[in-house]
Amino acid sequence: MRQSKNFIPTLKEVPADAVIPSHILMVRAGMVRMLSAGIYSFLPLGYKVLKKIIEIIREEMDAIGGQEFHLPALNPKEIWEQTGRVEAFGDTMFHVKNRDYVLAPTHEEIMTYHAKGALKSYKDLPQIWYQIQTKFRNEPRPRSGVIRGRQFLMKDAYSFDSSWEGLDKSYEMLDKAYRKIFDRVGIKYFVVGASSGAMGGSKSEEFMVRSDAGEDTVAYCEHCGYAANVEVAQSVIEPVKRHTESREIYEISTPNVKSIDELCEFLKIDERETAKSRIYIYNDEPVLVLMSGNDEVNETKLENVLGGAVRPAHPDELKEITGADAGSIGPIGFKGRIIADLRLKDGNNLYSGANKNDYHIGGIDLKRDVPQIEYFDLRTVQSGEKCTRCGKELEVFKAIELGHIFKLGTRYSEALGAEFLDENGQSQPIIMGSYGIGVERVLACFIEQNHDEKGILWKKPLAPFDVHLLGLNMKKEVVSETSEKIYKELTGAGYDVLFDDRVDAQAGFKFNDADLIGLPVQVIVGERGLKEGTVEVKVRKTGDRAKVKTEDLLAYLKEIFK
RNA sequence: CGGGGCGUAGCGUAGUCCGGUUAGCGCGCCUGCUUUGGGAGCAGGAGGUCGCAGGUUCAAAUCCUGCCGCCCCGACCA
Repeated sequence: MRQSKNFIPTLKEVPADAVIPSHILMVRAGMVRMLSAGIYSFLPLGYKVLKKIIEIIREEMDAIGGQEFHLPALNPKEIWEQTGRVEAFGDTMFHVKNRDYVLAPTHEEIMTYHAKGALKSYKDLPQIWYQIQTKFRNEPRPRSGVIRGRQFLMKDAYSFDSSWEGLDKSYEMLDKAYRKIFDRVGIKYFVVGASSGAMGGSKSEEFMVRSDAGEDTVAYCEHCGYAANVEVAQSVIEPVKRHTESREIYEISTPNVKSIDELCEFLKIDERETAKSRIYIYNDEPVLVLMSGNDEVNETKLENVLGGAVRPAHPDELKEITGADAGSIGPIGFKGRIIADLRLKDGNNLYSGANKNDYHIGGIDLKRDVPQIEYFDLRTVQSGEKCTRCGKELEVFKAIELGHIFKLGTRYSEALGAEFLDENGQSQPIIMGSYGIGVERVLACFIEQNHDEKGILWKKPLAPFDVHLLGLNMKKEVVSETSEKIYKELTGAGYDVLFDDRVDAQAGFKFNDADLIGLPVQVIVGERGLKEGTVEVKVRKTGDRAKVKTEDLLAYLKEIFK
């Protein structure tokens, strides 16, 4: 493809509203342009890459017997009401104003609608149906370019089985297909077991990519592959010591001491000798949550323990409930439920707030002084703690969710009446699974992982072209003739070539554009080299350059692409 | 939805606090000449409802009010 005749509007300057590398580079390389917050237009270069991702996904889905559909994005609201998801999605769902339609944020309902009455017998099952199509979600805050948009491409797949064992098989097939897809694309990913969340169902796993732009925080063990969202992650952690002798309780005046750090400093004690109290409100009742030292309460874990939503108590509530402000609250004398992190189990000789401003209490023996206390895992895992599986160090970092697979069960088939007749002539709800990949996220994540200060570093599978052919000074006949010849030669040999044949662009301009666009290999044709019958071949990623005789070029490239 | 920032030509911006000629600069664009191995030089040129609406004033990019849009942090999130 000739660059002189094609629309690849590269930018020298960083667009003001882009922050993360993938977003900046996608805009600068002329791949996308923003139309509105969270809504992006794909330009030819960007769309070319997107199509490559789609093709890889399609091949792997087809390889496991998936059948490609194309469902409408415009859906009758009625179907969504039958599963209760108009309410569940709430403001996240786009509603059409002048007719009772919604814009589909996902397609469980519509796929199930089509399965109903069509998959009538156990003999019709299993099936894997999928599509690659636009989803609409009214995200309150789109961000990070294409990573969180209000309109985005999703590969969504649905499995239909007649038994739970069948679902297990389908799920496993999809799991394998996903691994193949991400491997082929060339992304470094890891898999996290996740709670199924609002979609309903049992088992689910997320395919994640490490990135500072991520919206999930995960704990990951490089050594054994343990990975979990911090909301549920666990680690091996030393419990507080139980001293052989319990001291008596005593009150200490601690003027202006609020934080655990200040308390430790004031009393010259270790953080592990303290118990931090936080008050949460659950069902309008206060619950005192006791943590060791500066350990952080994990609100998701707390909610799982209590069985519903919690919120931290407001400052004025604290005073009313405990008689003290934050920083002076403790379990002694607290009337109400007290739960503590497992790390504190049966701890003694502990220091905590006195429920009286500027006072703390020492010598607390939780076993003796707080007999009604309950223990649960409530901590948030921190980097450097030990993996529960292999004992090596865990790392906590941000990650982007690329794909999610889960076992749905019968939630949608029951709600929509999608049933089949089993071997005994009994009507049963179809057992379903649901599997998604964010297509643009694959693109953005790839760039997040593969770029340098000059631009993108494509690998062959996603590269919009294989080779960037640069004719440096196209006004010189030797250069234009040779590069034209090479262009034909490479194209004839099956390479997809982007040919920078622009006549008026300076050499430096072309080099920088080529580095920005980042095709794997650059073939540089200049007067200088041609004098000795060579062109230069530069590998973008390593920066390695080699002078190659024009007649050896094809053989040389073959070697590089091997 | 809460907090913060921003909105001036296709892009990046100065000017706004403290109102006052024709709104300035760089990139890009057009014409001509020169130049061509790391974002060229000279000369000439085009391009602006200063986000929108209202108000204050002799006078508004600048001050006031409302709205809209965009970015960041948080809340939320299949």
